[in-house]
Amino acid sequence: MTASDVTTPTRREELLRIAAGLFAEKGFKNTTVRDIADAAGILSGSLYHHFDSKESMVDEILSTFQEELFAKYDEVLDSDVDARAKIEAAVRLSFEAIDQHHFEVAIFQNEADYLGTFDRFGYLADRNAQSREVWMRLLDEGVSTGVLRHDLDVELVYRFIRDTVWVAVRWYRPGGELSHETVADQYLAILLDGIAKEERNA
Amino acid sequence: MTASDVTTPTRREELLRIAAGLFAEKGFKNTTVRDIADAAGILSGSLYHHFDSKESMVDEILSTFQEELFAKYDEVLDSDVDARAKIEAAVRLSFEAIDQHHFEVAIFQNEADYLGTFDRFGYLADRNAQSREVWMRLLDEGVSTGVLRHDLDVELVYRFIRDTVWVAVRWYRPGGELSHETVADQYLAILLDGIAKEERNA
DNA sequence: GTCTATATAACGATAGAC
DNA sequence: GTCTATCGTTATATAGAC
Repeated sequence: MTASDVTTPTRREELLRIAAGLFAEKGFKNTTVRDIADAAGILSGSLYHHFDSKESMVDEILSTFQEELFAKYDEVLDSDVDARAKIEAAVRLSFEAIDQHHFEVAIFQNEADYLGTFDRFGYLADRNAQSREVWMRLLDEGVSTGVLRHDLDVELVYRFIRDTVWVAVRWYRPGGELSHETVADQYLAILLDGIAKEERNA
Repeated sequence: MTASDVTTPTRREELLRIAAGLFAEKGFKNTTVRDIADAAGILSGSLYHHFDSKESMVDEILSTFQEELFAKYDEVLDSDVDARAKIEAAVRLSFEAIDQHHFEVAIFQNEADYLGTFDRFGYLADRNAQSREVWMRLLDEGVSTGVLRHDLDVELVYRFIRDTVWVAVRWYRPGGELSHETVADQYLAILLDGIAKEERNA
């Protein structure tokens, strides 16, 4: 990797970025190779000089992103802080990803179920299982060390966290009024302490 | 409406149900009229005796469902209980809809953005605005009557509630181990009181 | 790296017989 | 209410020239 890899994207990377934007906005099935070519200012046939197929494009977009994301989760897991701090870090990390890899998160959220039915996208299910492992470990550690309530179904808590964090990609807009840090702060306030005013009667 | 309307669905209703299941499972764009016809045991051309187009099918599925759903929200709004009880009722109502109108909720969740770009589906955006009105009124009432915290961004609280409730359609399975009441209980426990053990330092 | 031109398949939808 | 037959369009993808 040279300096130009960071500053000047290759034509391949440019095209992938254009495709990612369209996949995120209109959906994979709903985006034609002609749409991508039009947006890139070339003809549809020319795309096949760079990629095998439309599937190859979304494959490269998603696999690259997931590799990067899970490396960061592993850092959180290995960090030397208590369970609550790790949970906060994992949540903040996710909202940061929604900000900085908006297209990729949107595509994953909207298309993972459909794409997962094909063999070549089997890694999506693997990554899903891996993500569940990360969160369940964090939550179990939180309950056993006494920083989290013990009267909740941990599996359901995991699903609620996962869903609420990632589905924010539907309305969060990078560069908009709300920063991803603000959203993470508010979400953690709700998740950890609730919205009710009364002290809980546990 | 006669008794047979309840016990024996018309052929039209049968076909709509089959289409709804496919739209929910594979997506609207990804479901072909041939898929629907195959599942119904007829040929694709025969479908056009019952419906104008594929769009008409999903239109009828969604508009019928939304009409029913919003009538129930209005009942909650008009009920004579405090804000917290109304919020709980609205949440329970939503999980009940995920249980009893699973296909319709799934289609709405997955396809509303795309379908909303067409004129004939303009009512989807209207219903979305209407839903926001319902929730914002409930949350504002909760804050002003002192049953909810006042240090949170109400708009964000609304988004988190909306997202987390409806996105559960992705994993909730009617007739499975978890009842929709159980899911609602757990979700309300998290939403209202949080998952942390410590008393909040507000 | 892009263009011209086109193969090939799948799609939504229609017309008229039964 | 369904079938037979098919139209017109759009989609992904390919081959070879430039």
